Amino acid sequence: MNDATPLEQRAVSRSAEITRAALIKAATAVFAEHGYEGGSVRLITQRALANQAAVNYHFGGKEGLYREVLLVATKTLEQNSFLSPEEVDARSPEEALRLYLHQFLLPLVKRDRVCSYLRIFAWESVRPSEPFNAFVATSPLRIFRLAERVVRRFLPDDAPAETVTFTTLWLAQQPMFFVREAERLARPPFSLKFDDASLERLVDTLTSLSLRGLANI
Amino acid sequence: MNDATPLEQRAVSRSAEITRAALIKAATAVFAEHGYEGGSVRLITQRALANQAAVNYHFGGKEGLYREVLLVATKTLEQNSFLSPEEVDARSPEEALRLYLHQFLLPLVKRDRVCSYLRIFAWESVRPSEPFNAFVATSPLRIFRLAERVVRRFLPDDAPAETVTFTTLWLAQQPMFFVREAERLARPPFSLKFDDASLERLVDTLTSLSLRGLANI
DNA sequence: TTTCGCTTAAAACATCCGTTTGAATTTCAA
DNA sequence: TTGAAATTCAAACGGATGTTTTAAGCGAAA
Repeated sequence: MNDATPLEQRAVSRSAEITRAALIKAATAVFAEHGYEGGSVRLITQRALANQAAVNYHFGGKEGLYREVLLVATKTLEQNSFLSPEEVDARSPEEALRLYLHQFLLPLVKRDRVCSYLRIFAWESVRPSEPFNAFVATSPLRIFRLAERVVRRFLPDDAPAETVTFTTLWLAQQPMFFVREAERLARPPFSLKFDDASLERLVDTLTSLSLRGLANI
Repeated sequence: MNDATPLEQRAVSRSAEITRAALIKAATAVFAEHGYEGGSVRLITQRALANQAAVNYHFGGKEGLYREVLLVATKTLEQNSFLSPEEVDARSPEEALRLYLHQFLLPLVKRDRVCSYLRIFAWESVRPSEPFNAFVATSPLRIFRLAERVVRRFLPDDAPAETVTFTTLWLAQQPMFFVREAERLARPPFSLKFDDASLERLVDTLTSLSLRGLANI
């Protein structure tokens, strides 16, 4: 196994890298669709045009492959984010809030890998898998860190920690809901299809609601 | 099979009813814990102290049993609700909003069957199962109907349908998030344990946020 | 009491799962 | 070119799943 002997220099052939990459790509799609437990190695290797044993050979097993997917997912999400923690503090609270919502609602129209990554996290929010728990135990997810940063721009400095936590969670899950439920919302009775224009309207609505609430609509 | 011959009068012994009820009760717990696909017939029958074949005999299979659970769940949720659509219109918008949030955050402290039912719906919100889709295709879930009713108390009558939908979804999923994530939120780094007092504070916070938004905290 | 249909029971069925095996193949440095 | 390591492959393993089968147990009517 590759992972078991990282100390000595190993010759990694070109085709091996291709197989690894194909497995990760296929695993991302499969885990996004079926979750960790529901995503089978057979389906992954089938889509990657690879042998079943390749998962064990390259990643030490299904769990190792999933860890790799999570690693790529978080890294990509961090890089593709145009909203950094510093950016939050540099802008006005209103702008920061709007940018935050726009950032995490973007997958609604950009149906690419980023959407798959968020779908994996959506699965984990319902039934956290053991690999995922170990993964996020080290550092909290970016979306929560950013949400807390935005929230702190609004709350007074002496706000109770519990209030900060409630409010952060409240804000963090607002865009996650729409991304996770995108497929269901596209069907009746909601029938919400998102394009650039309707995304802007959704960002407007959520920004207004988060900012001034229902009473001031 | 019972379900296959509903027309003619059937003699149903006492133990048969007991087995049926035990299966539904056990299935509710198992499906709430593992979801539809992940909940196994063996585990259900084991907890119900019944034979595996009983599921096929009484319900025609796993899917039939799940349909029965969904039926009981929705009925119970309708009955145990102290907030009816008429109640929403009878109260002030602010009161209606607060009652709505309180209603659907109640499972945080009342860890009974109702909580299991909401957990099942939480599973379905990530990966809707075929039986569930067929089930809700007839009528939208109560929580959405109530949320829309509350939202309409705030929005002007000539508000665009899309805005109403956005706002309804925004409101509906706020309590669902906390109920679904209760177990995770109880662990670090959040460590939120809910009792009657903290539930009241959460209701207060969410009501305030939904009503007046972040800017007026 | 006998009989018949409803109900339960244990076992086996076919299929899927993640993983392991051991040989065949490919790769690359010597 | 050679040989050892890296990689792939088909097959099988042990276990879990939903379902079916076959037989036995049971209650009430004849």
